[in-house]
Amino acid sequence: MSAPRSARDRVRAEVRGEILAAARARLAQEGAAALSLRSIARDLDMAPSALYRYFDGRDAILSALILEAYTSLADQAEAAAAGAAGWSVVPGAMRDWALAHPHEWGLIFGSPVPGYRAPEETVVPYARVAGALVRPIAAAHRDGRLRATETDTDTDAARSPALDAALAPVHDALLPGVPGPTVQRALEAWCTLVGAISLEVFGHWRNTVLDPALFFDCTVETLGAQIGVVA
Amino acid sequence: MSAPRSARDRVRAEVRGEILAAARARLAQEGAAALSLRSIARDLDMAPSALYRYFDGRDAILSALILEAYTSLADQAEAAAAGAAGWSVVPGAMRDWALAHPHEWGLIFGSPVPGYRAPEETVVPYARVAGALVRPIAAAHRDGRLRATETDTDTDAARSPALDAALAPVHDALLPGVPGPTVQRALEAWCTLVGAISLEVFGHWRNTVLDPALFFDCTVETLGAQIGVVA
DNA sequence: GTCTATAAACCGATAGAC
DNA sequence: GTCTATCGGTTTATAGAC
Repeated sequence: MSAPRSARDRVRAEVRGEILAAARARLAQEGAAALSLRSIARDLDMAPSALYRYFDGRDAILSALILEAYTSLADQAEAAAAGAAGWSVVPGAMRDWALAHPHEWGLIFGSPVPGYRAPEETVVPYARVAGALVRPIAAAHRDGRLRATETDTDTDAARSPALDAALAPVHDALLPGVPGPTVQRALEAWCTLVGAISLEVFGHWRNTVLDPALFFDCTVETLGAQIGVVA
Repeated sequence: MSAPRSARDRVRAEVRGEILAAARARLAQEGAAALSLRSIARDLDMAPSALYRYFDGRDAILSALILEAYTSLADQAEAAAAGAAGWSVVPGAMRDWALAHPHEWGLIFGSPVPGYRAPEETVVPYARVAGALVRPIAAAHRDGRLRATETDTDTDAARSPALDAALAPVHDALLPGVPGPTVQRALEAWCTLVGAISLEVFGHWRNTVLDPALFFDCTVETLGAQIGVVA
């Protein structure tokens, strides 16, 4: 956020970046659980105790890594949304990011590290990803291009006020003014995207889905049709 | 599978079971990464070295635990499918199992443990879960109750032979004779279910979906409508 | 089959010299 | 700010007595 003022601050930020880079490399090889302060220090040819000048300890490094992962994904999602229009842009960017950073994806959407609480600041970048994803939906609704789908009318009758209440936070924060069924479709799409990407990244498609990229693209297209946002 | 013959084999199997039970309890409290052979031995009031008579080492215990998790999920899914008809039965059983065994769910669908290969025998119980899930779809198709949906006809035109080829393993093994779009819908539903359950179990619904159970039920209902299998 | 004892690592965190 | 040295803890795995 704030630019480093003094030269000392600048070199300090640089060292911090190098520590995080080493930690990121370790993460890719050994996973989050095995990430140790000592191994990072070894990679940097530093004494383990020296790292304490830059981070409060091992957990602080992991927290920074997690926050960095969230921010990186959010950046990629927003850049994709800003660069091109269309419903499928952000899902594709999410998958690309996950395939390029599988361990970071695991940090966000995989099993939580036990006894460890994710930093609260992840809420903001998490919302940025969701915001970029639903932007085409909101735009379509604003332009009157949002099409009511068969599923919507099917489930409309059965819709309970309780469900509306349960999804109120998402409705208000992400898609204000948009019909309730559309919000539900969008949240279901979020589940589908996270599930599809996780299943692929975590290696569950072996001998099952022979062309994951094609399947993903078709799935995204299906989701768009079910939401009613035209391509 | 084969019943233990001698009394020695029987007590041996019993001790193995106790070791796995202790490991399961540890897993539930500390997660997979922190599961250590020594902690298991401590819980059983045994010397750590004694466990080597029953398992080759820590990784072997983890492997057994993973296989056990797959089998447990498959048992629950099949029991649910056998006990009641309807599309929503198996998804609900999967979610119930995941909420009751969050760490085991993470073992199956979470970030894979790096440097560790899941046992090959997990393929069978994994297929059992999928088989139980799609059973109502196959039954509906057999009885002519499978309804063509709007999404199917929408995407039918754009369907490529490449996609059919990519999904051929699933098509042949799980839903032979069923239309291609239905197979695609089923696989998309698998992604949605895994995604929805993972997001809930891994704690991503905080301040987002206020009633996860209700949202899940509605999502399952939506998926059934989109597949065209009547409730 | 179970134990004690031990080898050979690893870890986080801190104290204090420079 | 970086180092050495160290404390106190953890782990897997093995050797050998009983």
